[in-house]
Amino acid sequence: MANDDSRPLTLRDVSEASGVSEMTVSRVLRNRGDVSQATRERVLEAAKALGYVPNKIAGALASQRVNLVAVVIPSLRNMVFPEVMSGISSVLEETDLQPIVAVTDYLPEKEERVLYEMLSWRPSGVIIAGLEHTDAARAMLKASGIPVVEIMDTDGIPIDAAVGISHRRAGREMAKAILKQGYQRIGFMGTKMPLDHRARKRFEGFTEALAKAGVEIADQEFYSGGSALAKGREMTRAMLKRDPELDFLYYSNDMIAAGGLLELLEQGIDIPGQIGLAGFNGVELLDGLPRRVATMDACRTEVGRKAAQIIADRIATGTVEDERVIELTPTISYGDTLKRR
Amino acid sequence: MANDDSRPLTLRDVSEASGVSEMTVSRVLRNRGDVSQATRERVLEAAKALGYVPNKIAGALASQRVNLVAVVIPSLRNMVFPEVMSGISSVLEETDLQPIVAVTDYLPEKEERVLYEMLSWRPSGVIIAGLEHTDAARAMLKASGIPVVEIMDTDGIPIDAAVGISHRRAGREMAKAILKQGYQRIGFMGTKMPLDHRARKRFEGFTEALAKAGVEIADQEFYSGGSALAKGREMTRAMLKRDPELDFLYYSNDMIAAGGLLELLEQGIDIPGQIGLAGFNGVELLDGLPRRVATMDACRTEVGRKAAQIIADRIATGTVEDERVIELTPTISYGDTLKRR
DNA sequence: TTGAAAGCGCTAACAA
DNA sequence: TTGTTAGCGCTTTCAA
Repeated sequence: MANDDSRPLTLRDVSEASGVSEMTVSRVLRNRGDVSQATRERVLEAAKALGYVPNKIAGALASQRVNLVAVVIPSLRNMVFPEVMSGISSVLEETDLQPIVAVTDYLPEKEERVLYEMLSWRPSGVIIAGLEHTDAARAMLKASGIPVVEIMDTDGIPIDAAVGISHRRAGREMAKAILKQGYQRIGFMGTKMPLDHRARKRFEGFTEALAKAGVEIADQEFYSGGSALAKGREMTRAMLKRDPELDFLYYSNDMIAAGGLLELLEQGIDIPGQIGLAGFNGVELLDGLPRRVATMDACRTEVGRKAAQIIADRIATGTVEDERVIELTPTISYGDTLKRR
Repeated sequence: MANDDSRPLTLRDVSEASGVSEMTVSRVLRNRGDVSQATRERVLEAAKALGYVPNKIAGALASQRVNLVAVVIPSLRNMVFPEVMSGISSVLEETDLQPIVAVTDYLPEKEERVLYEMLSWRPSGVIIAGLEHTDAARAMLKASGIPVVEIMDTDGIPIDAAVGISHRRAGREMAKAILKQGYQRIGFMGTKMPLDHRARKRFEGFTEALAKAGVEIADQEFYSGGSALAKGREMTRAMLKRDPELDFLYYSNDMIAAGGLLELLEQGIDIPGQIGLAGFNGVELLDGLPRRVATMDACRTEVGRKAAQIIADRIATGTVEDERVIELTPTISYGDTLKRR
């Protein structure tokens, strides 16, 4: 199986073992060009017997084509991103493209660094979360000459193309829905991260729509770190203690909303009569809770799918699509916690 | 910024722009060898002005070294794996190695396929979940000649090295702890996946330890798909209906255990007096629940860290460590749901 | 401290 | 249908 000196096997080894030229071996292994059935079988047999694994490094250099799509996201621990990845993978699996993931931890400098690393592998396309990047990162992406799809957000100008939702609009819509149900004294809880632009935009849209109706956030609190569920409980308890008159709580994500729900239920508070609740994301988790929390779907899998499709199409056709920005429309699930009292 | 024909920039472009040989430019960009301060600055300036991004494909081919570590895991949607990734990243970030992830969806054939893809990039090491692989996959890994660390499980013979816990032992320990607290009529709920070998081994260890004490599982149920939390609720409700005399419920993961907890609380059942509960994994999520569910930590971050450390050390020193198998010892958290009644 | 030459393992392009 | 030649963009090695 192994060769004498344990040097990795090359095309040449297969060529010698099968008595066929390197070029023909290469053709067989890539299913390219016309190769006779007999030759093909001889080559395949030899390759398998030797345990040959092609060297894509060399192949990519020679062909000037790399079947990799770089995916740059803030984190894997927020379930949102694995779901986006699912969408991306499901589309790319139909092609010969492969996603490679890098994580930025919500740090712009780290984003710049990992982007540089990824681009130095000369991928065929980039899918990157958000519209906010350092100047250097934007410059790199522009100069790369490959398709770049910014995902999850459409509030801004994309470098090349974008797929996502408008978080500002999402915040506004939720505010309108809450007001429409008659809630008036509204508290907000969310992550502290100043670099989570999408959460920030939702918050901005939310307060903006409230302001338009003459309503102001009654109380707000931000957290960082720890178990989101536990934080949701804690913050909710603290906020209700500060202001027992609150009649609605809006959370920047479903996990802390779930924590808030458990806290309110434990306190025996009437939901949604006395207090209403809403989160954001539409996570599957919520299905198992005692009440279905009101939320808004961020269309995560769909975003991944559409982004991957753009890249795949561009590479396949060599042309650029008309619509550079695809804004998906999230819908509100009212669940059991956002209802006329 | 961009060059005439939008061909990607090469070392040669930087060489011409700075008036220094390609070789010296290369040295500067890699911080290698002795280069005068003046030359270094000229080169760096030219590279930055042009927006040059090195081509790792060419670099890797020339140097025969690829700073990639392939990580092959079943899924990203099970929070266990992102946590393992965190451990891996935290160690590799201290080196010049970079993880690249591939997902198998618990399918052996897909594992084989993605492994082949990864190995064709000639990574410097492989971290792969589990000890069960197809023959072809094992052969590839053996023939690759690079360090291979199998993670999450130590019940079996590794190809090269392994870091994880013994799931059989984990199952046994939990069974012993439950029996010791006086519980006797025990139900089990878990995933249906026949390919989740670790869950299977825990179950086997669990029933084995019960048998030794003359106890048999009173009821069991397996699920697949859907929200784990919701499934936990449903299965728990169904099982209690079938056998209201059950005094303990053991779940194969914390998510369904949490669902079970919520169901029991809603039914007003005394926990742990009437019924005790335990899950597996020690997920952060549990912190926010009304009761802390008994569980067992799978040492996920630590597993990732240790595995990455093995790879990094092998590459740095060129030697192989003595201990090929590192078995970590999970500890039981009794929480509020596993206590003498 | 710098440069020139020779390849890394493969594939594009052309020839037979 | 198969083979030959000439690189891909870098780094290694050796010479200056």
